[in-house]
Amino acid sequence: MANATGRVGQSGVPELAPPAYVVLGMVRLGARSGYEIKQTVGQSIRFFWTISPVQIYPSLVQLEQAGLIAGRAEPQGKRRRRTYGITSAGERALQQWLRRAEPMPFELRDIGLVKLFFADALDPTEGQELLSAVMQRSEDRIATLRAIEPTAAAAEEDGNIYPLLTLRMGLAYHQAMVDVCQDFARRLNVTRQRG
Amino acid sequence: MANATGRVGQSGVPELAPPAYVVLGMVRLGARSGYEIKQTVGQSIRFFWTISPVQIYPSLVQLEQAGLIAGRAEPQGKRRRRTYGITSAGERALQQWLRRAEPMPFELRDIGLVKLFFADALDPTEGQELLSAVMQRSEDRIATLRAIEPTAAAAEEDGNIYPLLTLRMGLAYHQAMVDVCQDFARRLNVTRQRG
DNA sequence: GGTAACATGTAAGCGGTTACATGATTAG
DNA sequence: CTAATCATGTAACCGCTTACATGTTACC
Repeated sequence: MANATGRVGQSGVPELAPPAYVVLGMVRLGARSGYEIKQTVGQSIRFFWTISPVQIYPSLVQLEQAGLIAGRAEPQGKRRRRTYGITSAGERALQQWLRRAEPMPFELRDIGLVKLFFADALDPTEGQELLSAVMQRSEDRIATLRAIEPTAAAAEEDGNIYPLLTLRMGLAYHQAMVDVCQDFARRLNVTRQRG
Repeated sequence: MANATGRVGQSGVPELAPPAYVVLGMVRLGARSGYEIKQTVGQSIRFFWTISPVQIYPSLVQLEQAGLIAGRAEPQGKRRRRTYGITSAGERALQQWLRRAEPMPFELRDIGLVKLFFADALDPTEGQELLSAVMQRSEDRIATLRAIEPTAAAAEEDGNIYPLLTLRMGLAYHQAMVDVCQDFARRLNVTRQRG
């Protein structure tokens, strides 16, 4: 609500919506154009935050107008292209946002878990198939995350240690899911043998 | 897209949107009125799926028209109230949905992880504060989940074993987050002492 | 010479949330 | 007698996604 409405906070820093801060943060990490931001997001935060080109380009305009990033036309041949760098005001604005004590809700929207929650409506065998599907899903995600691990490790070499942390969190999350699934499947089998 | 548009699938079962199936599943688990569904959701799947009264009541109407639930007026005094029970057609429709092999995307939207991802923009101390905040958040969530564990355990006694599974997944998820945070914090301290 | 990738947008629609509205009943 | 809970909705809004549009450059 108090977002990107042209309002200005008490410190003189314009209030921006999360997408704008994401773009700002990505520019700081070295993503130069809107396109590069899109690519970088796809290799990093897309597992806990999504943003599409439709949000990126207006955000870049807004951030430049606010003086938080500085852009210049840098066409490659006849292909238009605008590149950006963060300003010192932008650094400060990003830091302020990061420091801001505000609720940080994690909103999970997982139809797989919903189905699993209702799985007692199925035959035991079918329930276990659903369990396998959910487990497989996490295993796939782990593979995807492992594939981008080198990128995060490279960022760490450059002094950005937190991208690797959030990646590890993703891995831990899905590993935990797999573990719980396996444990549950094992117990199901034991029960079946006894009963 | 192929959702609640009045269209009918090849098996004669009307295609419903996820919210309707959630309502259907909750009725099956014994939530009788729209209000009870809301309560039950708040005690169970709300950690990976949300649904508001605004979605629940129209879904109930739709499900009853489709013959998947049967409702009857059951006012308490002068307070109007409509209660529902699942029909055999409803059972079949729910099972079909659960069996349906369709993509099950887990969409996570976590501004906390986004902030943590960008935390290299902060001083080391401030970064660690952010880390603490994210960790605290998961610890709080663990406490909340523990509080509803008895409910899920009771459901298990009644033959519904999957609610407890999804609850354990939530616990495992957040415990994994806490573990990764603690490990990272420990390593940060080691680095600081050395450097 | 065609396909994939680079690069930046517009327009429409949808699912979902927020705010609001209404009224009855129970507990303190 | 007041607040919380029970119970069911309507109306407006909004962030985001999807589909579409457009042109360039690199690669096979």
